[in-house]
Amino acid sequence: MVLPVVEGLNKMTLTSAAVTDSNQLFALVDVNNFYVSCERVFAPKLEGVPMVVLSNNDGCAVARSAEVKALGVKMATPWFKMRELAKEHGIVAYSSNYTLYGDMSDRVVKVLRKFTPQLEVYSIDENFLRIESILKAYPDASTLGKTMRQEVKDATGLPVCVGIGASKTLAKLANHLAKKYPQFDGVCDVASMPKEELYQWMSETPAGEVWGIGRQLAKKLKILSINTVFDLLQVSPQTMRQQFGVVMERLCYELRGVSCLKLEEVAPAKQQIIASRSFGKLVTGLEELAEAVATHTARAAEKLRTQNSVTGALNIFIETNPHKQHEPQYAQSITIALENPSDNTLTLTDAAIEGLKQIYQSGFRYKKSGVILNLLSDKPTAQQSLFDDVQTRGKSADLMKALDSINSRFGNAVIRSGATGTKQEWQMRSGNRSPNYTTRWDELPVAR
DNA sequence: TCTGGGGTCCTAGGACCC
DNA sequence: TCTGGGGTCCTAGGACCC
Repeated sequence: MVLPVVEGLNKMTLTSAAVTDSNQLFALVDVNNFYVSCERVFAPKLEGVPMVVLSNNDGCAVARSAEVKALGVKMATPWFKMRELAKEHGIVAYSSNYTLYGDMSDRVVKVLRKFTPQLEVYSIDENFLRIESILKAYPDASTLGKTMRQEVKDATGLPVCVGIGASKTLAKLANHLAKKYPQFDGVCDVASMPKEELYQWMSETPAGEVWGIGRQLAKKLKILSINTVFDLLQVSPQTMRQQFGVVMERLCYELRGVSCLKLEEVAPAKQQIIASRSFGKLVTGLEELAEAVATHTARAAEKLRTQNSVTGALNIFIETNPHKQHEPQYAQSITIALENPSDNTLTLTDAAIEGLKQIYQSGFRYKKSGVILNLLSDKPTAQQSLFDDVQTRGKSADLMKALDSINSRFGNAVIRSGATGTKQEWQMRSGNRSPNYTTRWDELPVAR
């Protein structure tokens, strides 16, 4: 099967039409080997020493220094599997210290916010910035990038790379190039790079490196002979939508410099809180599981209260070790709805234990347990009053139009049946009968 | 009573990210 | 013997309702 290529869409037409037509400019600032770099700030003697930071229970490597990456150690490699290699090369292992990393992350954000308030904290070690409005103070975007790099280094001791592009996806790609190829010296701006050069880099970069293309999609793309980013750039987004859905279409537009993903300056309210852990050794008894579930619930409830929210339903899950396929496998979860939304540890724990009893089976050796809280998000008052109007006055065209516009502003809202609010809110109001939950992502910017 | 179409509800599961 | 812990979004398909 071969994908049809859009009529006349080749390197030449792309040059003239697609890649630049946007006045938006994104920078992605990403700390190199974040956890490792944090540890090194406080133990400079570790500089140049091959090292990893380990997950909970010291199970597997969640961060690797450049030296360890060079030895071919992959992300999430279990420590026991690299013992030999570690001995051979003197790899040092640290247990993770998330409090420290969170604090260092905040410091980086603080430095970057001085450049612009248009900043999105994307993850603990990555920040997106909109930079087109602050460019005029610098000779070019790369200089701005270098300045950011230097200031973060001076203020925190952490090394960062900066990727710049006309969309978030391009900024991500640029960041990847900045990290991988030393000649960029930590800053890569694909927006002002000559097209021919960009296409050259793209044709040397596997499609699987693109943000949003994971292992499965990369495999499927390969079947269609789409191997590199440049290959992906040449198929039409519409065709890709038919085959892979709206997410892939968006991604294709993003690669062409048509920005579909906005900067999220304020983090949207969380929809769920998860607290889970693997056991250090396998457990069999209900009492032991109950103890763990109670601990998870307490932790989750604590997180819940720090964000001033309540939960209407909680999900409890337990599972055996999927890595031991020769052992009997069991994985089960259950959702318990609360009569009243709550943030009370005792109430939640009672419900969680109740759920656990329902799913527990003796005779298995359990590896992991956890609790997921479904949250009720903040409700925009505009939505509420419109909802009330629809209830009393019916679904007039005007009201529905207003609802539509509100919904497009608040993203995850619901518009069917005159109901508004998030799925969870609706479930609370109406006892688990929810209207169809629609998002507004169908509306894509049209390529100009 | 029969037939039927469209919309809604709900869950599971897959895919991705760090 | 020893294999992380968070999150999000999207889709499909069947039950159900009018």
